[in-house]
Amino acid sequence: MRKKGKRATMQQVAELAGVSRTTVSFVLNDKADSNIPPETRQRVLDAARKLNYVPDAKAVTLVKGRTNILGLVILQTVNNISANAFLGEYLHSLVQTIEPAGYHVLVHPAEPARTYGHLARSQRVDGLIVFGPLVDDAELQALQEEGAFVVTQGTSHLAHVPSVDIDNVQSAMLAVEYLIELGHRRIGHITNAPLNHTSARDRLAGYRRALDRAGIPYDENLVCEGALIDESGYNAMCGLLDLPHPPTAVFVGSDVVALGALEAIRERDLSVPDDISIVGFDDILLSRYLSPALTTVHIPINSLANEGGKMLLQLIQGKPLTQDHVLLESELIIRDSAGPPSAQAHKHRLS
Amino acid sequence: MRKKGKRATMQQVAELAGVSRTTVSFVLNDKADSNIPPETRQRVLDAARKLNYVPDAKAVTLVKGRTNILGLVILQTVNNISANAFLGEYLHSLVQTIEPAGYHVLVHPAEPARTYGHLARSQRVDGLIVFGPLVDDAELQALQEEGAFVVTQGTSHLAHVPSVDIDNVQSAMLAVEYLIELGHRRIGHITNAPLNHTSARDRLAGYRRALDRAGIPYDENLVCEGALIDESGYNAMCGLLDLPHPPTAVFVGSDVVALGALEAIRERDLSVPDDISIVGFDDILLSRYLSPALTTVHIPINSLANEGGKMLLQLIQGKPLTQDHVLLESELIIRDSAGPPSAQAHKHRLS
DNA sequence: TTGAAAGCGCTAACAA
DNA sequence: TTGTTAGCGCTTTCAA
Repeated sequence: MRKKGKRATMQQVAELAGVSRTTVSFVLNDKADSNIPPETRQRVLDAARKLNYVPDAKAVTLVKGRTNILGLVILQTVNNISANAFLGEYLHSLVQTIEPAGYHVLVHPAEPARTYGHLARSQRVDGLIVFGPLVDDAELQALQEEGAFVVTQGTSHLAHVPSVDIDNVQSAMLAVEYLIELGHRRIGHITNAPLNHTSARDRLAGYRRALDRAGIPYDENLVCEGALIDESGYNAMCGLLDLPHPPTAVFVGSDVVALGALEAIRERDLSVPDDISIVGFDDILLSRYLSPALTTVHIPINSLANEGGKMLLQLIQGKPLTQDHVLLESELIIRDSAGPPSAQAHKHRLS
Repeated sequence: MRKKGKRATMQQVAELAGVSRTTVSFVLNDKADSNIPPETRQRVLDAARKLNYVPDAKAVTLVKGRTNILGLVILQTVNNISANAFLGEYLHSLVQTIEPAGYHVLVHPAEPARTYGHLARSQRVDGLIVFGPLVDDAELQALQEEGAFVVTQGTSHLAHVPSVDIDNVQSAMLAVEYLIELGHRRIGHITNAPLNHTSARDRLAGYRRALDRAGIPYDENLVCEGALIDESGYNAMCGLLDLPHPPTAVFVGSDVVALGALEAIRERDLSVPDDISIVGFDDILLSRYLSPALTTVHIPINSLANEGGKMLLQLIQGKPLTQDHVLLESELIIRDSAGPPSAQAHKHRLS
């Protein structure tokens, strides 16, 4: 019983309707300028229905020179692929945006530094969204030069590749300025990822700028590299807590990484925010369920997806881009993980 | 500068190498039985390299009658799309499995009850994995009958559609039997989803069977429907706590839903597990970071993806399936959210 | 208003 | 060993 049903071809529809393939094509695609009499039109429609005819996308694709598929390249390592809490939401919004234009999404998780260009080079997709690119990604550069349509989701530091991102510098400043306002002056930072990720660099830059503005000297001992997963936050925080003068507050560049950091704090029977304040980044679903609930920077993931999809579609359709580098605003969500520095920490700081 | 680079065609490679297209095709595809002399072979390879030739997937697809793309249909509503914490991991494993066979994944998030069959009907993909199907999904049935290759991820109750899933009944029993062992007899259940989801039905069945075996009568007042998102768990738990005799333990069919349930408990200043024990399901990343850390059932998401991909590939390649319905084992992860019933609750129970 | 015919870029019999 | 040829299923120009 499980045998592949025979598919009707356009030819068969034409024969059944007693017309040529051209006519069938015109009717089915609602060609505007072809004045096909309603009677013929109906005959074609009936024939198509009777045969359960559905055009073969493979053929349409070849003749039109377009696959109507976008490639979504997700640069992540095996270790942190599960850490991306936003993927579902992102995909949903992206599809929402491009479906009306007849587009589909092909997802390609790739290790950073692996090549992913074959998707575009083999014309399997019409364009690429590269999610979370690294600084100076050579593949990105190459694709761009070959004339492939590429948009990066996240800031690429390659001037010529269009990108959509939140303003990471500004967003990090939001977080750090909040801690400064609370009275902290010894503020640590755990990056969300290694510094070859643009997001990590930019958030670090924002951290530094906020300190600068407040006249707080930058202390490199207070900055540790996270690596996208919770464990890296744990290790980084341990390092920070082992310092002779640990920070009274830490801005962690990712909620998932912050999870590990919080674990390290708990293990030492320190309390958040009484002993140490934490501000995260991302606002993953779980942040509000932690105790204390995590103060963090919210990312407008839906808008990111919408913008990215829209830009790539414009590129593909040959329309000019309104803006080459879109930066969306993020928002500080104040919950319970940050407070004023404690008396004890104060003493430390002044000693 | 941003102009589409001219792509070399096979014809051009043939001309440059001074051979026919056939020869080029044979060389590039490593046709075994064609005895092409190394010298010619090399000339073709050189020509291809010089022209940066990459075969056009659109053409290969048409002539071979295969797209080499699998469709992954994700049945979720707008409200819970973000709740799927496993998507990244699942995708990664799936791609891992099918990439060696030259396959790609096209992701299609769809509202339940929406049709998603056009992907298969238009031959845009060679086969479909349907993630989280409902009981008696008509579209699934139809596709199956039309001869499309479909595998469901999650148990479909349509006998003829091959499926991969964890053993939900067994897994739920694991959770509930654990609570019974701890001494609970008044055990509530919040389903992970509405009961038209097979996973919800099966977990409920497992809950009932565990009670049965322990000789505990089933009390429908202790069972509430969750709806995939945290909020639904909050509401359900409120209902349970408002009962004249609230349960001393609740098995929640999903960790995300459990998050809401825990929130409801916290709001009433009740403590977990002292006042009420909770066991979740899924073992999302965050479960271990809750306080108390959530006892839950772990799902082997990687194996699910691997199996699903493997089965669909076999179907497409016309190989017989070793097994039509694969059920993988899950594991109870004991953490801190469940303990023996408290004295007070005990009193309640005996009153 | 409709049809014939030429491809899209590739594969794979079949010939030579 | 290599080339000729006929498609894959559709779109679309051009002619009728």
